[in-house]
Amino acid sequence: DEDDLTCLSWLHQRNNLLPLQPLSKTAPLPQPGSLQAARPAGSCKPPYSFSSLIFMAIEDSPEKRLPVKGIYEWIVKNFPYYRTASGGWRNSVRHNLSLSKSFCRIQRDKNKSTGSGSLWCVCPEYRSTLLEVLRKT
DNA sequence: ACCACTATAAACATGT
DNA sequence: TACATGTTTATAGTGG
Repeated sequence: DEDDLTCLSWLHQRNNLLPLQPLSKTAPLPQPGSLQAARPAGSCKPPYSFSSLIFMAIEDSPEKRLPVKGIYEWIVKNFPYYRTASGGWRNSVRHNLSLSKSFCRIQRDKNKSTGSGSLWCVCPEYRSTLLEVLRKT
């Protein structure tokens, strides 16, 4: 569907822009003469919910499905904040996958035997909702 | 005040 | 056995 292509390219644009704009939440004022005016890119938590992060990860995958490990890797790669963040967020990702109606688990086929766990995908009936949430973020 | 959503932690089970 | 993956319950914050 061409709708898919539109959404994907749109996602990639966001991915390129957002890590550079942490969205001043606590608004740390750059003190004149302060040595800490500029913070590292990954020091601020991204404004996306775990649902959105998972959604983006899956949408960005070629086959629209990822194992848990793949979701971890996408998040770390696109949002360096999670590279150094303590591991609790992985728990939250799994928690969200299990609890959210937006995602569904599918058994891994006879593909590669190296498969660890299942693959996760976006339930089609919730895809538009997730897109809408993302658009407003 | 209530409710939906979110984040976080943790107990627990199951699989590799 | 250790670790990854899932499921579930509990608790707290936020915002409509």
